[in-house]
Amino acid sequence: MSATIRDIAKVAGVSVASVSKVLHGGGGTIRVSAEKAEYIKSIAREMQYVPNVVARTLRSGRSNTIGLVFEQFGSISAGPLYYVYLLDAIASVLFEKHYRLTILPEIDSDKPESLSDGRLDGLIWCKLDRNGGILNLIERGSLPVVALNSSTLGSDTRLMNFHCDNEGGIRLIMDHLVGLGHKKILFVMETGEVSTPDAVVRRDAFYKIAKEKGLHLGEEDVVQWSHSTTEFPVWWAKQTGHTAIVAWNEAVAGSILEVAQRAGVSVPTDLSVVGFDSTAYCETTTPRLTAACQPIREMAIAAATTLVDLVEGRAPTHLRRVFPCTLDVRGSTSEPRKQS
Amino acid sequence: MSATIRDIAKVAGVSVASVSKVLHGGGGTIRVSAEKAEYIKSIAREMQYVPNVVARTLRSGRSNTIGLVFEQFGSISAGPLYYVYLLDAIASVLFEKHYRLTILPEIDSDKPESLSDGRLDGLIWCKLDRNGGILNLIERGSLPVVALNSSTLGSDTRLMNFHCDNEGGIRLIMDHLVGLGHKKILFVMETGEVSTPDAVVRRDAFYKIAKEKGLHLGEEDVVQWSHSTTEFPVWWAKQTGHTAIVAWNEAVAGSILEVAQRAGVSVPTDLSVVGFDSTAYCETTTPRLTAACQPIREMAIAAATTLVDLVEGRAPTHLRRVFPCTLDVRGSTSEPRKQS
DNA sequence: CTGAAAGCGCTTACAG
DNA sequence: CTGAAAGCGCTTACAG
Repeated sequence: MSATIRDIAKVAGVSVASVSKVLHGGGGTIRVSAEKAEYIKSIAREMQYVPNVVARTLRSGRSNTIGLVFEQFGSISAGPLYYVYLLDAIASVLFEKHYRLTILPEIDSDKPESLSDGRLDGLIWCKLDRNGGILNLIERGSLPVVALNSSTLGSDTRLMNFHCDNEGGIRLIMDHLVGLGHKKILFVMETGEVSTPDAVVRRDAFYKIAKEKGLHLGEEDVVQWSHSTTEFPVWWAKQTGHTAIVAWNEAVAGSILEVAQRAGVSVPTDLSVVGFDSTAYCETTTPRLTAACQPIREMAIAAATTLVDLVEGRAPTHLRRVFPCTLDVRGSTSEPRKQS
Repeated sequence: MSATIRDIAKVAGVSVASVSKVLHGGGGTIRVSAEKAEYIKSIAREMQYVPNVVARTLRSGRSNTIGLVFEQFGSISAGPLYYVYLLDAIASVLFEKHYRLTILPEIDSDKPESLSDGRLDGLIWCKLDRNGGILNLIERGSLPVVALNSSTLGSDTRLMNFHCDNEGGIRLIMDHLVGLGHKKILFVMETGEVSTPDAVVRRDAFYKIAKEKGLHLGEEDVVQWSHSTTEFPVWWAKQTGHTAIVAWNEAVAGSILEVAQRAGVSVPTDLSVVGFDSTAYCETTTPRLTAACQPIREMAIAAATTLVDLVEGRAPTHLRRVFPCTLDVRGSTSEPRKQS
C-alpha cells in the first residue's frame, strides 16, 4: 500500500540502513554523504513515504504514548471541572513533549499486567485505591506508573504519588467554619464514591480535626448521600441541629446547593455549605461555593512531567509530592443563625 | 524480559503456531487438542505471559485504537460542557467496543498524512474546517475519518459528516426572540473562533433568517468579541438600540452574562441573551441561559459507532447525518423593555 | 491434526 | 564510509 523504507532503498539504490539513518536519525555507525542524503529524502517525498510508527515501536520498545486511567470517567461530564482540568493539564504537558495520550477504560482488575502490552510507555492513574490488589501488580510490573490523587496509598509503596494535602484542606475549612461560630457540622460523602481515596482521607481528617477542636463529632455527623440527594430534605426535616455541611468535593456540594434551594433552605442563612477542589465551577453555583482549593493543574503537570522523566530514564527527585491546599471563601458560608 | 509466545512454545514443546492459536484464537487451519490447549494455557499463566499488542498490530494492520482531534482542545476547560459531553460519549462507545481512544494534539497541517502511521484505525475530527488543505489529504489518505460538527464541509466530500442543523437552531432562536417582540438583535462571535465551521454557518443563518423576517439586520449587527469581553461595556455605552444578543455558543453567552452583570446591565430586563449548545452549563448561569440545544451526545455516539463500522468493514448507510436542534427556553430571555 | 517458515516495517550491532 | 542480516513478537498461509 504505502511505501516502506525498503521500497525507497530499492528505488534509490542504497541500503535500507542508509534510508533509515537519513530519514529517522539514529543508527550509530551509519554515515551518509550529504548529496546522497538529499537524494534519499527526495525519493521519500516523491513516494509519499510515511514511517510506520508501530514497527518502530516494536523494534525500539518505545511507543511515545502515555495512558491515563480515570476511576469513574463517567463523572467527567457531571459539571464540576476537576477531571477536565486534570485532562487538560496532562494533555498539554504530553503534547509539548511529543507524547500521545490514551484514555483507558477502567482497568479490568483481573489483569492489570496486560497494561504492559507494548502500547504504553507509562501510565498516570487517578484516584488509585490501595484495595483491589491492582497496586501490587502495578508495582511488580515493568510499566512506569505515577499515581495522582491517591492519598490512601501511604508511603509504603515505591509508586510515585502526587496528591494534595487533604488534611490541610479540611483543616482550613474547619478553621473557617469554627471561626464563624459553627459547632455542629455534617460531613457528606457520595454513595459510590465512599471508597475513593481522597474521600476517605478527608473524612478521617474531619474526625481528627473536629476532635482537636473539641467539637465532639462522631459517626452520626458523617453521611452518605446519593447524587440525586433525595436524602437532603429528609435529613433537614429531622432537625439535627447542624448549621454547616462539608461536602467531600465540589460536585456533591453543588448538588446540595441545588436541592437545598428546591427544599426552601436558604444558603448560607439557614445552612453553610463548603466544598473541595474549587475549580471555576464554584463561581457558577448559586450562591457561589466556598471551597478548599487544590492546585489541580499544577499537580497534573508535575505528574505528567515526572512520568516522562521516568520513561526517558531521568530519575525523579522525590517519590511523593504533597501539594498544599488553600481556601477560597465565597458566598455559601456565613455565621450560623442564632440558636432558637 | 517478559515471556513471549516463542518462550512458551519452547517450554510446552509445541510450535509457536499452536500457542498463538490457543492463546489468541485466529489461525485458520490450526487445530489443537483440548488437553494440549489446556497445557499451553497453564504454561502461559505460569510464565505470566502478556501478549504484545504492538507486534500483533504490526502484523495484522489493526490497532484497535481511534484518534480524536479537537480543534482548540484548550477550550475544554473553559466551563461549558460541550467538549466534555463529546469526549464522554465517544469514550463510552469506543470502550464498549474494545477500542482505545487517543487524544491527538492539533495536527500539523503540513503532514496530515502521517496520521496513517499505523497507530490508528480511524479518526474522529471535531470542527474540521474546509480550509487548510487538510481536507484533501485526509480524503486521499487511507485512514477512515469521520467529521463531527464540521458543517461548512458541504456535501461535495466523501467524508462522513455528522453535525447539527445549525440553521434550524438559529431559526428557533429567532422565532423565539421575534415572538417576544425583539427587532434589533446582535450576533456575537468570538475572536479566534471566527472561522470555526459552526460559527460561520450560524452567522450566515442569522443573516438569512433576519432577512426572511424583514428585520434589516446587516454587518453592523454582527460583532467579534474577545473572551475577556472588555468590548461589552463599550458597546453597551454606544446605545445601539439592540434589545437581544445571540451568541454563537453557550461559552460566549455565559461570559456575556457575567460581563453584563458587572456592567450593571440586567438580563433579561435590559437585554435578552441566547446561546447555543445547551449543556448542563446553561443551568448554572445567572440567570439560567436560554439556548438552542443540539443533541451532542447522540451525535458523538453516532459518529463513533459509524467509524467503528467503517473500520470493521461494514458500510455506513449515509455519508452525512444532520441532527435537528431544539430550543431550551430559560431565564435569560424576555420581552424587550418598552422603547423609550 | 501439527509444525516450519515467511513476513509485517523498522533499527542497529556487525562485517566489510 | 556503506551494506547485509538479524531480530522486535506476532500471525497465517503453506507443507507435511
